[in-house]
This record gives sequence, C-alpha cells and structure tokens, in this order.
Amino acid sequence: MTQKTVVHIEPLAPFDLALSALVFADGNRRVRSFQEGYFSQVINVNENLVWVRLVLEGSVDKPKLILELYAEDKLSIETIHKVQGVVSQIFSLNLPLTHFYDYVKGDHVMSQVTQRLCGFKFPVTPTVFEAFVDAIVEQQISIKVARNIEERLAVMFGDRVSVGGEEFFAFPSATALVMAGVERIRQAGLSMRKADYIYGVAKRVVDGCLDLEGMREGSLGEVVSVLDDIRGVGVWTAELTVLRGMGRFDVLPADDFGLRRVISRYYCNSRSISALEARQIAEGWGCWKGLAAFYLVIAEVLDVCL
DNA sequence: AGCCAGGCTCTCG
DNA sequence: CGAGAGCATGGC
Repeated sequence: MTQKTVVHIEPLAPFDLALSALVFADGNRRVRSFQEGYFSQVINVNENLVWVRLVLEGSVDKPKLILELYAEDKLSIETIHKVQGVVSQIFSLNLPLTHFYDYVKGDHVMSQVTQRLCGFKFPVTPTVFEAFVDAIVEQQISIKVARNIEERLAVMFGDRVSVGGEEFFAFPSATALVMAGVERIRQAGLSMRKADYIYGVAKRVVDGCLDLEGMREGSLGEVVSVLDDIRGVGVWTAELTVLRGMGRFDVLPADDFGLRRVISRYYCNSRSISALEARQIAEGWGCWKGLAAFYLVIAEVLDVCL
C-alpha cells in the first residue's frame, strides 16, 4: 500500500521552482516532469524507491517548499532525511544566488538577465552517473531527441515504484545497464556506438574502476581529464558531467554549440564565436560561469528582452 | 527531402 | 597533424 509523507523545506532565498524546473515542463510524467506547479521524479536512496512531488509555497523571496514522498513501504526517518537531501541537491537549495548576482552587477547583460530570472537554479542530477550517461546521449543530437531517449532508458531499465496504481521510473543503475547489454541499450534509440560508450561507462562503474561519486572533491582539471580519457568521452561530455552531475557551476562547456550561440546572441550580435571567445566572455562571470551561461539559455527560451 | 541538432571516433591524405 | 565521413532520431 502506498505510504505518503510530507516534509517542509526552507530553501535559501531567492528560489523560483517554476523557472528552475522549466526544462522539465514537457517531461514524461512517469520519469520526471514539472506540471501544474509540481516537480516530480523518483529518488533512490539505498534501494528505497521514493516518488517525490515538490511544490513552492510562498514567494520567490520568501520561499517555502512542500515535499511529498510516496513509497510502497513505510519510510524510516533516515530515508526521509536522505530524500530531502537529494531534493536539496537537485535544486541547489542552499546555494547563495545573491553572491552570483552581486558578482555580475557590473556586467550589463548578466545583471539584467539575473534580475529577470531571479531565483533560477540549474537543476542537477542526483548521481554523477546519471549526468554522465545523459551527456553521452546528448552528444550531437537535439535536446528534445536526447530527452526522449533518456526517458526511454528509464522506462526500459530503471527501477519502478508503484503509487496509487501508477508506475514511476528511476534513472537506470549502472548494474541494470550492464545487465541489459549493448544491443538492448541501443534499442532506446541510440547509435550502436553511443550504446557501446554507455555500456562501457556502466561496466567500469560496476567493476569499481570508475568511482564517479568519489570524484566530486577532485580538482576540475583533474576530473575532466580522467573522464576525457574514457572512450566516447570528450571535453564537452566531461564538462557537462561535472557541471550537471556535481553541481560545479564554475565550469563552462565552451564546446557546446547551443551555449556558444546563446552567449553570442547576448554578447556578440549573434555572429558565430569560437570556444575560446566563449571562455573569454565567461571569464567575466568568475566562478559562476556555468550557471551564468544557463541563465542566458533560459532567457532565450523565455525570450527575455534586455 | 534534406539538413542539422548541447560530439566523438576512426580513417585517410 | 587536419579534414571528413558516419552515426540515430526528430524538428523544421
């Protein structure tokens, strides 16, 4: 029988859930979505599968969150705490955005954008592994196609939890992907090559020769270089993994076509710019360069005029 | 219809 | 070395 628990969270202000979860607005409800003010997804804390729903009460400047946890069995206090920790991590609830806003005050474009998008936090994945696989999936193809494939991977290989007769899927574990094998991974809509890369990464994780979680504390250059050495992984994939998987917002994946395009739109009149130029512009955003770049992405999506 | 998306590897000159 | 083909899918 489904068990429900409700927890109240007070994130550091400002926080805007609608902006932060905007990218999940058209997501598959069984995997991860943002609908009618509710963000939802399955969270896995030591083999406990919990489907969570998160909604913002109060304002962006005085944010209060209500977190609902649904599980098939009664949850221990410890599990509830851990789930709360993961949610807090996904939206960087304790990240002081005001430091970022102060830092870019002198940058005309970024100060405007941060004012308009006040409270946006770039969502992070619960595990580094998820970000790594996602980044490989996202190589070269459009975001929409990539998202479809990622959702398909969850439905095909992810653990499921049943809530009120509905099924919800977690992101697949490395073990599940290794068990699936290259051919079945490919059937999610990937090229043979990408399926092979993903299988390879999962296999390393299962074999214990790639400790992704253990790399969170490593220096940026070191981590990127270790990941970059893996077959199928370049600098772009490594940087996106560090950014989105570890919440290291000081990383700019400058090889990213979309990020370069949006940076140019706001800073160089849309002429095509090199990765080097993008990095030079991003230097002005200091240790916030990765987050800042995604402020521009959201600004573009919402067609924010300056 | 054909080109291109939040790349990367492999091959060939 | 640098340039170019190939890859899966879906939107335009």
